[in-house]
Amino acid sequence: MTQGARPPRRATTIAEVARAAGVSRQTVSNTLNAPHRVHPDTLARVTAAIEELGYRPDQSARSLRTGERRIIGYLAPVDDPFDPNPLMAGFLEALVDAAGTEGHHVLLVRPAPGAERARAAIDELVAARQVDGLVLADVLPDDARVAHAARAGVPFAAFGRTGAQLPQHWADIDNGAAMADVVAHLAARGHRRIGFAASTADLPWLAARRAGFHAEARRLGLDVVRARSAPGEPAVAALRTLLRGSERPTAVAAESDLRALDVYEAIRAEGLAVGPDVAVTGFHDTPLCRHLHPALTSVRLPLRAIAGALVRRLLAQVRGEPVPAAGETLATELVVRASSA
Amino acid sequence: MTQGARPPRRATTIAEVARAAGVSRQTVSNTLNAPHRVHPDTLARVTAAIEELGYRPDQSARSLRTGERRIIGYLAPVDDPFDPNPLMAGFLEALVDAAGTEGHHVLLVRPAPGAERARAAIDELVAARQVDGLVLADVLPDDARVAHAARAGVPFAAFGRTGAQLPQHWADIDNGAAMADVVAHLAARGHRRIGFAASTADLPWLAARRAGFHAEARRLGLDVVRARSAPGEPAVAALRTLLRGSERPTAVAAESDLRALDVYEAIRAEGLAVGPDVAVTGFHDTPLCRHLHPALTSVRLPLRAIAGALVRRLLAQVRGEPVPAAGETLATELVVRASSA
DNA sequence: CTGTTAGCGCATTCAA
DNA sequence: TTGAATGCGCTAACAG
Repeated sequence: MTQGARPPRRATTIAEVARAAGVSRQTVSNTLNAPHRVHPDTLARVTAAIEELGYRPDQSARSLRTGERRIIGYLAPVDDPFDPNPLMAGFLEALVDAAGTEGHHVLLVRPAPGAERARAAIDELVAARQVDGLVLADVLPDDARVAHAARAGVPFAAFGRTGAQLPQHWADIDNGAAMADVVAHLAARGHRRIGFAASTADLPWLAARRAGFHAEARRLGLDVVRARSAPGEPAVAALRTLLRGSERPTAVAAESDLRALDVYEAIRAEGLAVGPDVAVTGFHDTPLCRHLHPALTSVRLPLRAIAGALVRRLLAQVRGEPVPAAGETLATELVVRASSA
Repeated sequence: MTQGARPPRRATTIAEVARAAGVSRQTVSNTLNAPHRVHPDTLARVTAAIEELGYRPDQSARSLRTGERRIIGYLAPVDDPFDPNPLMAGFLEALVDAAGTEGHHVLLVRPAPGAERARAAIDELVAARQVDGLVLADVLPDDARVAHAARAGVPFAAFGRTGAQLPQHWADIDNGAAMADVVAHLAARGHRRIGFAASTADLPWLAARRAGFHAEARRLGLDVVRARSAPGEPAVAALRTLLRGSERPTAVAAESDLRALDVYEAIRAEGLAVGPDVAVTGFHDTPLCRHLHPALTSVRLPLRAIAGALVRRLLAQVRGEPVPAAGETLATELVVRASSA
């Protein structure tokens, strides 16, 4: 048993509305795009007809005429499925909402891996005029996507800092300051010897967190206990070594929530209690934090504010409005839970 | 210091390509849309010109002419940020890839909460002709979105089963069979007394998992240990009660990976070891599973296959091709890890 | 096999 | 304030 598609009900056009309201097509157009130029009575009549017929301008026709697509392209980073970017889901939601507020939709683009494919994807979008601009996430200082978007003349805004020589259409958090908040929080709780659970990944945001951690610890005169992990040693084993030393830290800050899982495990394996014996903090404030036992203190990212800033900057460019030449840094929030209370 | 938008480089049009190649616009169009109708020599010349000028058809113009938008709308479920749908991110990636294979992009739509708003969002998309069809996720048997999409005549495909009285354009996993796999796996490992960690949420997929669990346990003659949790009692407390009983289960299946975290905690709190003392399994195979200690056995969903099936069914409708009237059920895969090995 | 004509639905001229 | 004409870029029909 099969069934074909339903007959595509022809949608109402501006002409039908005009006829129904007894006006010209132009007046209908004005009713929608320049209501102040229409006589109140006419306006009411036309509005009623629009409502009645469920008329909405065909976005393709409108785009063809105006050049506005009312769509923002989101160039998604290609995630490692084993260590997904925890921002992806939450940031996307925030982005969709922020765009929606401005009457725009979000189009998802996921180029195949490689800078070349990313460039091709951008060229496709631009040449086919499918989007008004781009939002880029996980931007590196020397990002091929940013360079190419700038060269191609596509308006864009980036989550993450671009290099000094590139256009400064970005918004980001201050990773160093966020980590300093964590250290200050631990110091205020009386911790004097603290450790840091980091990966070896060479990413700018992780480097900034490490730097912020060490700078603030130094400023506050705290002892930083360093893990001496053998090359290739599993993360948990290295952390256990850290905890077994004669100068065991009373708190460990992790560079991410997922890494905090390793810290939890190491602490338990050493027969200690997370919280009372060793405080732990994470980064990202993923939903996981609330589900852990004890619940994990973490750094919450202002995803809605970031998305809002990016959309604002992007659309300002699209509309030819002046855009601040410098990037924008937004404040994080430390969410204290039982793991460090 | 401010800077305006870059001058929007006028994109190449079909006329420019035609002039460059010394042919008519129509021949350029044919080169792209019906190459077999063009003489090989001409084809080569036109293709070269297209390449040279970086020409891509303006999608708005093409859409206006053909009615094809080459965009699929994804009506995202509105997630509870505290308990996010773990499918969201992974499924979206799979959907974008599947759509891309068919030359389509994915447009994200996130209506405000409430059936009324979802209906309005669908009407907007349809009236503005922004998408060729819809993919709906987290579909309930009696889903307002499905009913409305069907009524509005928009082609759609749903991740999740629709009610029998609704059009059967869906793909889904067999939650009951997946859970039966889990039980069979535990039985094969020698477990004879098993428990189930469930929420009280009344969602069809969860109900199916519960039913599958009990049916298979009965079939294999296993003892099912039920938790007798007081109303309002925290999940972990209830699980500890379960583990403290005289007939302690040697394995506990959780309805989701996040819930397995509670099981882990309860087992540890009772001084037992996850794995050796009590085996644990999850559901969804989120990235979390690999990061837990011990790593969590879980049910992997065939997200790419589901996305592929949905896109195929959706585009078949769009193109007026026959579509199987029944839904499609895809097989899950049990990923065995240390928590139950 | 290739060129010409026409019109998709809209917003922006210009004219009344 | 309203109406009539024009063309955005493309492809489907038809003509050559």
